[in-house]
Amino acid sequence: MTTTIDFLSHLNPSQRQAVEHYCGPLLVVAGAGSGKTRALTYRIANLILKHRVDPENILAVTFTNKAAREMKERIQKLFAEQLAMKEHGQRFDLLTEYEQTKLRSQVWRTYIKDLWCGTFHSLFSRILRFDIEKYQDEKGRRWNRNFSIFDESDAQSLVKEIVTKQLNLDDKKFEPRSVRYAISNAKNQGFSPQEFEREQPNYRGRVIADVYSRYQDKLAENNALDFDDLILIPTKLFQQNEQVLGYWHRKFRHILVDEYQDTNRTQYDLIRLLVTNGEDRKSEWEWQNRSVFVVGDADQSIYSFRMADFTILLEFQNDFGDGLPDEDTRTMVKLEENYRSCENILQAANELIENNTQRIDKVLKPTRGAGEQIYCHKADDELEEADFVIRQIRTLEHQNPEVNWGSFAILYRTNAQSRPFEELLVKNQIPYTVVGGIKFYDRKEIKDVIAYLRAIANPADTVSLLRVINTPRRGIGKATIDNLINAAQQLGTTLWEIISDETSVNTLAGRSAKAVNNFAAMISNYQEQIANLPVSELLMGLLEESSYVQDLQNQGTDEAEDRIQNVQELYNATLQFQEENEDVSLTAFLQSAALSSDLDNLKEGQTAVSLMTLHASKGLEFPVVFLVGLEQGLFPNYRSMNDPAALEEERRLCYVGITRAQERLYLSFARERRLYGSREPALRSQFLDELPEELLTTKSKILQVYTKIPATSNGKQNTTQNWQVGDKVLHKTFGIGEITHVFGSGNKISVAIKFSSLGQKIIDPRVAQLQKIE
DNA sequence: CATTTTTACGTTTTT
DNA sequence: CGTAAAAATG
Repeated sequence: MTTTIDFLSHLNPSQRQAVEHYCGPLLVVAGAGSGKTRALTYRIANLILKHRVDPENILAVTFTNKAAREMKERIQKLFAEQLAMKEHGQRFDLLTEYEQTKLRSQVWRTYIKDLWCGTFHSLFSRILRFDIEKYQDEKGRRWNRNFSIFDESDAQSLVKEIVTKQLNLDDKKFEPRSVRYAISNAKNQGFSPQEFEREQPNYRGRVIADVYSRYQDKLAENNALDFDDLILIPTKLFQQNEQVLGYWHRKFRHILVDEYQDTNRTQYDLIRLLVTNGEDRKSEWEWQNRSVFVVGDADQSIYSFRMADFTILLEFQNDFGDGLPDEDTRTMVKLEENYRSCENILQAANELIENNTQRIDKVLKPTRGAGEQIYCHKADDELEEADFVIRQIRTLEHQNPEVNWGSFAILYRTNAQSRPFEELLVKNQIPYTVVGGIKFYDRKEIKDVIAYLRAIANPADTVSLLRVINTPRRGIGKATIDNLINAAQQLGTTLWEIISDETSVNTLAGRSAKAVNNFAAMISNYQEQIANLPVSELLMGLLEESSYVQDLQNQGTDEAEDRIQNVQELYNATLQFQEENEDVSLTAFLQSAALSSDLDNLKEGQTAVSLMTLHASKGLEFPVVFLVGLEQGLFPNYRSMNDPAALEEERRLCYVGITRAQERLYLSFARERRLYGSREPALRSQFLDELPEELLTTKSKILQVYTKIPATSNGKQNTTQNWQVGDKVLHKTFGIGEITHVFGSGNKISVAIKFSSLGQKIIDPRVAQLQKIE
């Protein structure tokens, strides 16, 4: 294949530097809309094409499964285009459909299939399928490769059981939710129960450490892991077993991490171990044919509640890089040109985020026209707010042929805010999708069916077994189940060992013995067939034999009808899974089910209005964005208002929301909002007051013709002007100030200006109306 | 034992 | 207000 790769010509100099990076560490500071996904995909393609890196030696970590899938698709497309030119001398889209399909599958086999691309959770649970049997924790707990992945509600039930049943503690004082949260945080920082106790040497700390330890016992008994273990256990395994670490270290010569600002301590440890092979001395690190390439933006760090720590990103230069100042470093690139949003939107975002103290100075530089003003709406209450938004949507859609329902997004702080919008959208017959909220795999019927599959794949999974042993009703009551559990405990075996033994059941289960034996026979029958039956057929047989669907049909309610539909969809999901994946084993399916999120199902090019939380909107973009519920206490959330660091995170969240918008941005707040039934007065969010006033409009002259704004030609009048340290300048909003620093030059210039009233600000002189004064 | 009625309790954000 | 767990009833 040729080494001249024409796709490099589509990049700006910084992007190009990132894409062409080969060995060693590189931090890419990528502002919103600066083309970081492009940089990532092109770099992977470049590694393979130009540097002849074998795809199986590349590890690419993304934040969601959807991002992983998209990345693979984009790389596949790049290769397909290259190959089309080379083998057919023609552009890919001019080939016949047959040739396209053939080429696509060829590309998939040679380049994409062996690439390790996914979330931390999916990648490392895959690694655990290989190596978990070599692991033993500090208390000697062990797991095998068929481990179940417990979701948040499974985890919380375990904690609740320990707190109330085992330790007889007051679950008001030790709320399962907050205890579980503390345990999760401990795991995300790499603490074992003992280490946690050392960190918090008080009564509460001791109790939680005890619960944590018992919780691990329970997980091990069930041969199960929670989300956090999927990261923590590989880390501990790598630390205790250098052969295992060595193997993966040699395999993953090129590591890429997207959204690096949202990694936590354990994830960082994992990356560091893989890169350095556990060698602490920097001088010993071997960078030949090896790289670590991370992309992130501290201003978009919004997951600290999940123990994400953006100082990890800020520290990259010292950890892996050359640690040199920005001007001299060879291990950092900043992508600041924004290709997404109009200038007004960017300026608002820039000014908002400058209220934060903890950040890398970085300004989003516009490449597009000024665009419309930002419209701020003051609503009477949440119903009127929704009414305003839907009216705008209808009008804009009506007036502009190039706009479809998919051009709009409604973003809010909490999931609960979606309701009034949904109701009005339904009333207006506007198609919409709510991203997040109740996840598909969280529905009762889906959890039931998945529990059947988990019990089959992992007989030790007592939690799943108990969930389905009497679902649908088989006349196996609480008393018999307690009997069986007791026996298992006495003998120190799993519940399954008892249930699957006919003689034991006959003595223990009394009248229900027959039902239990039938149930056990069904499960063990499928266990034997795991290897022969595809997941879809196994599921089909199971649904039939357990009469799960039959039972729903007998209920005859609308709700039951819905559930049957969902079960049908799960069956479709197994079919799709089998088509798309190499490994189609039951455990692989269960893994993907456990780790899939609702976000992953958001389809591109969908012609429906999108509703989602600000968190869910990260990485997406829309021509028109409505950012709603901008009220003190809601956004910023009241829990964050007394904590400066938390408040800064809320501000970053707002920044993320603003930077989703391409052409138009609407902000709104309500004077009064329903909270738990009662009406509460509300105040406008402080974030609104942090935005530049001249960019906002509150008049309703907004319903003008909506047109795409063309990109500006390179540079504006101010570009050529020479700015020097010491210059006195007049800024349209900030008043008189003095230039203290000049960064970059030409069309990458930005200046720091000290204003007497407002302190120091970094400004792009091409964006701001800046005048030199004598 | 299973269904219905009552009560309490809650909202950040999610892999 | 709406949901989910707890309690009460047939």
